[in-house]
Amino acid sequence: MPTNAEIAASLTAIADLLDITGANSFKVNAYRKAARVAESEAQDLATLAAADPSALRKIEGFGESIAAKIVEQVTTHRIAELERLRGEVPSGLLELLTLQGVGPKTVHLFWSKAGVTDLASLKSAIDSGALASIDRMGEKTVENLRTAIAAREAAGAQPTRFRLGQAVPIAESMLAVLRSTRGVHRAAFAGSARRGRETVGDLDLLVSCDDHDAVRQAFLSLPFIDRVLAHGDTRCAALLVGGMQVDLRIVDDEVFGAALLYFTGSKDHNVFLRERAIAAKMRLNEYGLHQAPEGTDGPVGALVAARTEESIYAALGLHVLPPELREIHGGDCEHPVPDLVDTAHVRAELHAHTTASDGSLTIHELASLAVSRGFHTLAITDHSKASAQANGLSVERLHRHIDAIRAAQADFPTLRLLAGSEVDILADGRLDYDDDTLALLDVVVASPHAALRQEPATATKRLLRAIAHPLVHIIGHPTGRILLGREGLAPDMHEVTAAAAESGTALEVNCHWSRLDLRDIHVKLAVAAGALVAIDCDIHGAEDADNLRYGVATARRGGLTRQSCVNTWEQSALLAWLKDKKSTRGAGATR
DNA sequence: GCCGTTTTCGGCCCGACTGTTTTCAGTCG
Repeated sequence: MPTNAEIAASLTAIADLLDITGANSFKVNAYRKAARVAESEAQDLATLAAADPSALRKIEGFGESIAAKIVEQVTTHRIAELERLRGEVPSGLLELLTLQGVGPKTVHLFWSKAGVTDLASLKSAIDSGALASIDRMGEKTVENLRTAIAAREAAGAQPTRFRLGQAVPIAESMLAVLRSTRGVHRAAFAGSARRGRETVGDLDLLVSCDDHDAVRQAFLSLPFIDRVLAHGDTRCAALLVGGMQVDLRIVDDEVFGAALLYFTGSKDHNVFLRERAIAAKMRLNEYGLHQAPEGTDGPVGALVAARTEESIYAALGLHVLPPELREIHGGDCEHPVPDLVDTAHVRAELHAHTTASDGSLTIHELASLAVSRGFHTLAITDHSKASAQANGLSVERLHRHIDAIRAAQADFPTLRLLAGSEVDILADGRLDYDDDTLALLDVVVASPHAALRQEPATATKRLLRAIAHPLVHIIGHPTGRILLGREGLAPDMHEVTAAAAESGTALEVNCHWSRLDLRDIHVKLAVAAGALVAIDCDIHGAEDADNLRYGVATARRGGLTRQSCVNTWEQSALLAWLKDKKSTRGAGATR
């Protein structure tokens, strides 16, 4: 059965092909929105469609026609409409849509007026001069096309998305320079990075200032800028070395909130807010919330709110929605937002490695790091013996390591040091240490490290067996995926989260930006099931502690509350759960 | 194609920048 991502890809393909044929843009947008919905839906659409086709219609964005196409893909593995479009439109044209500055209208023009069917024939048409004879194809446009094609070819297999933990530090280093520029009041990054998406396609920077020109100059002089794409009075865009695009918006400080709201998005959230504004006889754009114009086409009325995001939500009669929740369907700001977990709430790290296995810090260095973060508890969880590549500990070495951890406790009066292990979950769900050994530990984090390509049904059984083990407290990075690198396991997360809730075993959100596993939609399922969640940095070196923000953002995207996150609990509650997790099993369900 | 505390028909967010035009179309976010 097709995955949600495959269904989304089909819907996007239909949208692209329709676009090139010149179809109604609202129809095209309906397919694009449906693709976004499919991609971010936590439930498995194929399962849903197979069980009850009408259930699809209940999901916003899926109407009669699109729901039918999803059912068609699930049951027949094809979509007749998509095949019809593919027969009509040369497939090579789709690639042209990804060229900078080239959209569907332009592709249609190339195709209909110059017989272009792919990148190669576009290049020939440019070289022969055939393209320059088309309407609206001036010298400059053709030159820009050459540049866009060259950039594409030079980029080769360059990524089109970047991992959050790589993009955010770049954004912050650029903001640091911009903040030091004359006349700057506020500066922030917005877009999908602010929403905490696990990968981002570009960076959106926002600056409020008195001197637009000074900020523009500062931006264009930043290091690592490879090519400037646009530079107007309020907007600049550039490509960085490495291929990431950065967009800068410059506004007056009075409207910073409105601009931040707008550039944070998502697109669907913006549409939602603007429709709310219209319904309330107002208008919303990046310059603020205003009263509606007097006539049909007059200037907007008096300014209602603009300085902060909070003031705009309030004026619209809505609750402030945290950026992480501003996704599909505009997000829910009709109801109060639950007490989402925050980095400031986290007081315990339950997954950390020392030099005993593959970490770079000693027990004492790791403990000092935890103290510096204001933590009350640190679990030392080095690898088990099956992870030989990570210098996993034999039972004998583990015994000595436990003694060393117990001995170190005396040097850290404000920190509770726990002796733990990150134990491999073997391919069949057995654990890498015997129960007598596991019973010596304060914390057992059980994680899959090998056999990450097994069938979903096998993976589900494997994880369920580990979850049900009475000595396991936390399932570490449950799928083993590596963002933009390795798919990892694809277990039935409905079953996994339900079992975790039942046994009181926590599921981990691993904070490393290459993992973020559980991913956001899996956190959402865990929350719905009432399971406990652990947010852990999986510390191998001091810098890993800084990744907490990414794990927290992922958890917030899934709607995780403070109460369901074991790392935020008071020390006594945490220790009680570890001692007998079943005695506090209901904790995760009470929100 | 989707959707409905104005609507089952008639809307569908809104502005900046570019290049080509002399008022606008296309792209992008």
